[in-house]
Amino acid sequence: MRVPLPKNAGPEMRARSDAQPARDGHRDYSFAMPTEQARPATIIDVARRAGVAISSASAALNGRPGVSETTRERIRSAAAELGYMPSLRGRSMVAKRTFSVGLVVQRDFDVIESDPFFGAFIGGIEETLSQRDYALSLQIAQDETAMIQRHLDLVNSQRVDGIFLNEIQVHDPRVDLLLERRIPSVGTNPDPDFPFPAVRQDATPGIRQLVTQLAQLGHQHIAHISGDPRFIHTHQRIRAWKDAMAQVGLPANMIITSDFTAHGGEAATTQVLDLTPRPTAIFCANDLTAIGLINGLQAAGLQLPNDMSIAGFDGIHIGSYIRPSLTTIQTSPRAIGREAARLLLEIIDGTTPPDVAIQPGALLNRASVTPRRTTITAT
Amino acid sequence: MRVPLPKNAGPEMRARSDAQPARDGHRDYSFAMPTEQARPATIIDVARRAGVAISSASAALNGRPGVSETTRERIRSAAAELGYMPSLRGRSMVAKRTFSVGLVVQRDFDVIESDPFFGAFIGGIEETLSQRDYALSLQIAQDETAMIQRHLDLVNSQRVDGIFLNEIQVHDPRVDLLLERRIPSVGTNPDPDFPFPAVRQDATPGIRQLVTQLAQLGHQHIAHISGDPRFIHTHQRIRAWKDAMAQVGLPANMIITSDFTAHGGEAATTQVLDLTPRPTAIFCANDLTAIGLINGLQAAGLQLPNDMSIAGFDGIHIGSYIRPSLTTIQTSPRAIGREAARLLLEIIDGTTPPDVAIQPGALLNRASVTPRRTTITAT
DNA sequence: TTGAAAGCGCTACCAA
DNA sequence: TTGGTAGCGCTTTCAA
Repeated sequence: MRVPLPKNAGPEMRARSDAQPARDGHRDYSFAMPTEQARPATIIDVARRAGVAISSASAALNGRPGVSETTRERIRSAAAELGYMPSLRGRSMVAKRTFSVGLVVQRDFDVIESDPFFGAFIGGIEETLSQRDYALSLQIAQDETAMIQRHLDLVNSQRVDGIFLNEIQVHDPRVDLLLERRIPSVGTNPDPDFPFPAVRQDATPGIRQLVTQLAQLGHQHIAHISGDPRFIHTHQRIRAWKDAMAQVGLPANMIITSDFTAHGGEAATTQVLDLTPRPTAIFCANDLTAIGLINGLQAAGLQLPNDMSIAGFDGIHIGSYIRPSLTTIQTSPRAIGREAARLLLEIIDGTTPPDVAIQPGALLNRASVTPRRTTITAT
Repeated sequence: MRVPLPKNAGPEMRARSDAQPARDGHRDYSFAMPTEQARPATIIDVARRAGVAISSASAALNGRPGVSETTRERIRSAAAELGYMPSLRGRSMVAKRTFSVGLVVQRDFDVIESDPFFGAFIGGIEETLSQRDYALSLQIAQDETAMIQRHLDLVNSQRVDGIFLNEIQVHDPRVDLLLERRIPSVGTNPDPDFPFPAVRQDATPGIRQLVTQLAQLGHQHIAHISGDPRFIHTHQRIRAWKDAMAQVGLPANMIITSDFTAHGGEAATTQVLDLTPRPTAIFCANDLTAIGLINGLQAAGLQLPNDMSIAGFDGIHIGSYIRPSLTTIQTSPRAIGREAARLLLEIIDGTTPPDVAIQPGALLNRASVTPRRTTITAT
């Protein structure tokens, strides 16, 4: 896989980096310091240059009272000349904060590419954090064991001041851990009894809108392809679908379990075609599932949307580029991320902010949903 | 947008967080400490509990010599009983490291969702970092100004030990900055004269493969829709395309500038249709562009792939779910991320590792490329 | 208004 | 083999 280029290959071909033993989380710093960096100016340098005490420099630069305006100005210019900026390490030490928050995404490295929620959610988080000089520490875990371990490490080593709980599971082991350690945390779309502040975007209205419309279009057999039952939001969407079906007087008895991936949606094709009576419309738990299913159905020879109406959930960009373009429910991952970060920072600041509800996602009509074909009706 | 839920809304409705003034990067810590957390055990607690000196505890836990096996064991169990784990803050202070590395992605918050490189690249980075107790500090900048600022902040506040330079620009202002400050950095697919160690995946072989095949299929008018000219990899792909065209004896004179987005690809439709002679095949700078173009062409009434062959670059997952499924060149963002992180950690450790070349991406044939239609030939 | 000094948690050095 | 201590960069407290 890797082919070292000749370029820098010199006699210093490093010995296999055995400078870092440690199996138990402890490290050895006996190795040489990192490549000679230009030593950044410290507050001591500033104080010396301005001819004042360190404490005065600190007070002056932080806008604290107790420094005359003239000395403050002298200190300021000394700092400017030295290009001084306080070291986060020093601040962290005394503030007992790291000024960063953590997000652990549990996803297979190979699947993460195609996950659109991810990017927008993080974008929203950053939107808030960047205004507060906080940084996001992002971790990716392959499986559940690794995910718990990453949270443990995050908490134990005090690497972050707070944690985002996304894609919450039915009995989420992270919650107890964070609760017990009293780690500031915020959840997205959790159950009602969630112990931390949370940001929610209700799936119910959008799904009701969709199901109502499908019923109005003449569909009577509407199936649901659900997501991984491990997650809370899987059940939230199932429930919303069932409620909506009941509301329009249709039986909600056709449900197929999948896993939120395009591959899973494609794999569900056979089960969909085996359903009796064959549904004329399918509500998929997310857009990727819908995209996979559309592919599978087309490969099986169905003409979409005429032979079957398909709807997704999420409103990812790519949905408008497939054929038929995907009818879906538009969610707001960016807004969720933005608000979640805002709440988390408030919790870190010691307050207990109220939950936030994001405007529910609305139905986004495109081409994959059409009236039920009357020809098929005559079964 | 946000509707506070009644749930926790109590009298403590926080005053608008004015505890954090600061315009100039300095902070005020006079506010109350974060919500009472269970104070984590420190090494002092461990030493006291084991009845030894702090230095002995440190030596014992870090596997340093100079501690008898019995006391080492006593210290170990004391640490275990207390659930002790060294604080990253303390370690950072003395090690002069933060044990995290930085990546700043410049992307509009709204566009980031659909960027597939992003996720896989980060997945690869994490793959390496997680083995070394390093964390990734991810930042997102909306525009170039913000991106430079984030790098400056990262460097000045010493928030990270090293930085990834991705999507390198033609005259990338970050390079000088990082070079001057001697910040450990690693680049992905930079120019040959790039001053830091780099990971490269050559685009040339895949593009040559594609162009050769197109020529063999009878295509004589092959256009290229390029990416944002600001980026190095845009020019790398243009050059590879030109070289490949020359090699098969075709003129490389039809090039349309776009921006790597699906929207941009769609917008390029008119220009493509206006080209004379009309090309029978298009090589797009990336898959998203190709997907957008395919949509635009279909909307304009073309039958794909018969009326025009389209190829992309990247090999994103979703390419197999559009119609016609996308012929592309499969790149390896995850491997690039993995190797880039490996290099970066080596640089941080003080070595100067040789560049790494990833196996070039190969042509991935799907349905969007077909032989030139002879009917169209007779123009 | 200014300055000296303690202390955050840890590692490293040196003396006992 | 042990323990005491300096010091990383910063904020904060207390005296001058």
